[in-house]
Amino acid sequence: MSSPKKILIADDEPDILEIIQFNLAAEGFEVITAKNGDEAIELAKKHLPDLIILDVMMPGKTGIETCNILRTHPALKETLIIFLSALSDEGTEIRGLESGADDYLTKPIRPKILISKVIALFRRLKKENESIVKHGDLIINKESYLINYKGDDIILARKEFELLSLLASKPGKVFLRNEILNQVWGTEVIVGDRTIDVHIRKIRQKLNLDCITTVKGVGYKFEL
Amino acid sequence: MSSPKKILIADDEPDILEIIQFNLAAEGFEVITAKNGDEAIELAKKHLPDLIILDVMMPGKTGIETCNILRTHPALKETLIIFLSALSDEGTEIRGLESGADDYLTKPIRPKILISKVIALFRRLKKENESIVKHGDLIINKESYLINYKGDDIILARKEFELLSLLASKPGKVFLRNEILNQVWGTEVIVGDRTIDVHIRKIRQKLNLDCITTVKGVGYKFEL
DNA sequence: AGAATGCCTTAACAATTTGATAATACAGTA
DNA sequence: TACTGTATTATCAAATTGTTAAGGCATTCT
Repeated sequence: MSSPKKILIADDEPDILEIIQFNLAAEGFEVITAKNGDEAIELAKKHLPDLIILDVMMPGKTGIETCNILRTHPALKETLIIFLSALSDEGTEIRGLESGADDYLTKPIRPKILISKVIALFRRLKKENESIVKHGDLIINKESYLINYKGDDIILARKEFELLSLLASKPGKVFLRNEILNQVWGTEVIVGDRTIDVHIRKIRQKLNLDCITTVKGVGYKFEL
Repeated sequence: MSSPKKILIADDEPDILEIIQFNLAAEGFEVITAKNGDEAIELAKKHLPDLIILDVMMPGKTGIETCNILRTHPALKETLIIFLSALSDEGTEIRGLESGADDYLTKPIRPKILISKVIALFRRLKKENESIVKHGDLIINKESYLINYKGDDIILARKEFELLSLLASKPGKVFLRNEILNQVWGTEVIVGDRTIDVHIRKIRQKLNLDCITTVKGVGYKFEL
């Protein structure tokens, strides 16, 4: 489906760690585990996970302290964080959320609920690194350089494919011509004015589908 | 976003409705209430809230059914949704999250937890959608170069869009003609006196909405 | 190697949209 | 009324994009 999302879990109880790891891995996530806050911080810096699940009660640093430290790192400022806690203590839960977490779950862990919540959180995030993008009947596979529309494979040339991939990576967003040139052609290469148009035309022709909209004087955008 | 966040609550129990309304209003949110799913759908289309809180168990449409209908409306596709339920039924909770909700809370409602979660959701959303400006029923999306009024997309030409964006960036502020020229046309270009008027007229015509006020001898301002 | 194929770019021209202006009508005010 | 500033409309020039064809280049095939 997509390049697997990385999830870091920190909990001092090996059992819980294993249960969560097993369930998330079964859903296709890439899971990294840490036994305490310090290890979590170290691993987070190293792997830059998409989501961090922190137990609140851990020896050494608590989950909330760990969270605060993680948030000081530029690359981890936006990372999703979920707290786990045995306590159903309202004050702790509120402090957890206030410290910049995105959710708070109380033990006992119900794996299916956890997974649903994880998926709900990811749904809100950008899908930039996805190697397969689907929009309605259109499937773009960046790994095999294939487009499939309603079951039929469509072959695009490299530049055409890269151009479509770029536009489809953020449906609705208008890409300026400069933006497109930098992303697809690079900053070094200089090509003529009509080059983009011609490629756009070929894509529209091959797909035979009205999914690229011209915004005159601005650029192009992808939308179904 | 500038204006206070709008939250729509749907629950058939007046007590719960009142408790939630009171607590959210105390935090500065603008709260709208509905007694059932149908009313929620109607009010949602009318007010385009930023967050919708749905009770799962309601007479008539359930919260999940309501959610699914809401999601079919273009302007409500991305709206945050939280479910409330007395049931601590795992299956229902999972189905709720799968139907596109962002969180699921079980009753009894703990107001402070609810508020924390609401704030956490808005905090996460803000990082993504900074290019979208809302004023009442009017949504200006700088990323897709689209104006949306009461669910309908309106296409403005570049200059028209930039002009409206500028005025709407500070509702109530009167922009002098010079100010507008510098911001939209730049200091290099020199255009005639009537140019701004003509563009203003086109915007008014396309939006068919009285949101730009002429301040004679001074300039223009945006207000609903 | 030589031929064939397909990709990328460019040039030239057509089609379209946008932006600016001028001319005129209108509104408010002293 | 005369004056000042804005609204409206039509028109034309300019800017932008669409389309097509052709040539260079690289890759693949025989």
